[in-house]
Amino acid sequence: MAPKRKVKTKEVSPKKKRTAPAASQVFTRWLMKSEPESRLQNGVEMKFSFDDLKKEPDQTTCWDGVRNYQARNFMRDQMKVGQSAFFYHSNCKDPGIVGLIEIMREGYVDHTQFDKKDPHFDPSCTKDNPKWMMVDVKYVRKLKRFISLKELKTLHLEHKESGGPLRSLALFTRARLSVQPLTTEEFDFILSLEDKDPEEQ
DNA sequence: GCCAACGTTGGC
DNA sequence: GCCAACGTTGGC
Repeated sequence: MAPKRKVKTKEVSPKKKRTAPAASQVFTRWLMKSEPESRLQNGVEMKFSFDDLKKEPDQTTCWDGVRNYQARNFMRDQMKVGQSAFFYHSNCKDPGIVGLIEIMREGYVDHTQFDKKDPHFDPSCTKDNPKWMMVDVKYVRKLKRFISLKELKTLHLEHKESGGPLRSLALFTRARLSVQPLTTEEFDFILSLEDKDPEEQ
């Protein structure tokens, strides 16, 4: 008698719950990049400066167009209403931190993924199976002075030697992330720079 | 699951 | 406008 072939009863494991991976560290402060200078993308003009945010109704906007999983996960899993973020100008003549914003609404579906005319249209997404999320943010205030990427870079390099607060700032360790997490130590230190003369550093 | 090819980001 | 760094894709 032929040995009974053991029918592989594939363990019908309950569908893996799509839970957020246990975050190794919980962040409550953020840096969000936006391009303040005009640029064409798929024939659509892209530009959103800190002043543009100030001009929005209620000085609030949805942060659409993020198409990076890490950044999406931060918005989906960790950003909470009331948290603070820096508004950073990227891909421009003068990159750096210009102001403060506040999270006004937690992660929800980014509608631009379904919009064929949007430069961030993603044909792999359906309404039943959206991929991308966004949050709402509100203008809080300009910093007392502009804190340039250059200044932050200098401090980062110093702090790598000394073990200072900006030793592992995401702006340099994960440079391409458009939504970056900051520790409160990093956030508070950067914020304290606005009261200092940049020449004295 | 590796990794080459490719695309994008963003400083310079 | 260049290009290094790095994230994504897809063949194998």
